[in-house]
Order: sequence, then C-alpha cells, then structure tokens
Amino acid sequence: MAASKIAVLDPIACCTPVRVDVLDEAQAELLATSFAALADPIRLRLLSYIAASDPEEVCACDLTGPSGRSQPTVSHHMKILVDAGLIEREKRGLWVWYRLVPSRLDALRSVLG
Amino acid sequence: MAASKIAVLDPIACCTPVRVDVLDEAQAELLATSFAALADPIRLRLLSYIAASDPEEVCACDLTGPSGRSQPTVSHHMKILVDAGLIEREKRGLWVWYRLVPSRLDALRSVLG
DNA sequence: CGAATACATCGACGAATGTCAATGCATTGG
DNA sequence: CCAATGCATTGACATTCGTCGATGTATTCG
Repeated sequence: MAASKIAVLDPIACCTPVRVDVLDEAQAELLATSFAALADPIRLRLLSYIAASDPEEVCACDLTGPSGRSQPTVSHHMKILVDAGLIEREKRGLWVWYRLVPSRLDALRSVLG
Repeated sequence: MAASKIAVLDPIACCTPVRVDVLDEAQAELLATSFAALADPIRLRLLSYIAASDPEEVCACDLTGPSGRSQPTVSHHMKILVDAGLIEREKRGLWVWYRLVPSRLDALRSVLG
C-alpha cells in the first residue's frame, strides 16, 4: 500500500499515465483535500495570478484587487492553498510573499493521467 | 479570451506546461466545478474504481459495496461526476454502466501543468 | 397486466464552506 | 515607546454539501 501511494503521488510520472489501483481511504482523503483547494474560482484565479507573475512570486498586498474579495477573505483562501501544499508562504518584513509549489501540482496531475 | 480558454483546456498540452494568463471569472467557475467533482474521497474512489476496471467500465450495481455508501448516495455522487463530464453514463436494460472520459481528465491535467 | 428489479429523485438533517466587519498580532518607522 | 501598517484570526451568517430513508420511475420477466 505504501508502494501504491507512492505510485499515485509520484511527480516524476508525468505523461506515463498511472493506471492506478483503487485508492484506499487515506489516499482518497488526502487527494480530496488537495482538489478541494482547487474547487473554488477565487482560489483558482489567485493561483493562476501567481503562475502568471514574473518572477512567480506575488505579494499578498497585490491579491485583494484582482480577486475582488476583502482582505480577510483573501487571507482565508491563501491559507487553504498553503495548507494544501500548493503554494508557499514567506514573510519578509511587513509583507507576505507567495510562490507556487510545482512538485505538488505535478503530483496532482499524475493522479489524473 | 476565447484563445486563452482553449489554451487552458486544450488536452494536447501534455507536458508542455501551460503558462497560463490569469483565468477570467468564467473559466475559473467552470474549472472550479470540475475540481469540486474531484474534491470528495468517495468520488475519487469511485473514479479510480472505474479506472482500475478492465474493461474500463463499471455497472452501478457494483459501486455501493466498495464505496460503503447507500444506493441513493452513490447515485448522487455519480451524477456529480457525470455532470462534470468526467464520466459517461449508459443505460443498458435495467443496468447503468459508467466509463471514464479521458479527454476531460486530460483537460484538467493540462491546467495544472 | 402485475410483480420484481435497478436506479433516480425527494425531503430532511447536520456539517462544512465562503464571506466580511471587527479585532488581534507582528513589524516597521519616527 | 507609540503610531501606523500588513496580515491573521474571530465571530456571525447564509449557502452549499454529504448522507440516507422513503418514494418514484423505468425496464424486464412471467
């Protein structure tokens, strides 16, 4: 079971479709949490906003405008994305900066393949 | 905008990471619905159960057992997966059969790349 | 037709989610 | 040390979601 879990989540499996055996409950629970983080339009836009930035790093102070949500709401959504491991958080002085975690996104991709 | 939408959802983009421009609200809403379909452990297990079958086709009557949920609940979840376009439904006589829709899964994969 | 079977829909319930105003907590600058 | 700033947390609310028993609907069989 440990082996199958690794197979499911292994990010190197890009484009070698993982013909998965049935997910056990623990795997399913974990993956569901990750996909749930992507299951909100505001979070998807926040994510793509970071992905579209150059360098791929965005200050929290620049997220309320594009998202059209209040500061607490944005903070709430970013926490969900961070907790899901999809983005990283770094505090620099007064500001907070966010980056994607490509390996985590790759892991999710491999599940769908 | 139509162009960017195609870029985002184009399934041929396997392993050529789509450096997406920021998702507009309509795209985000659509994608969020798709990911929401994957944001439940029972649905993930149902999906992987179909994927693991040979041929990749499963009768509804074989889903209540493995999922550990009641018949109405399974029916509910399958409807969500079908509405999201992730699986196909075919009625043959008294039975209903489900199949994956690989193109739809590929489309979601490309969004994460 | 009538009984049996497979699946969908309805109705109800508790739990989880998205939202924001108000407030709290660090960190910086004077 | 005090005021200001950026972000997180709290509390409250409406909405959505997952669940199942009861019921409805369609199909097959005798």
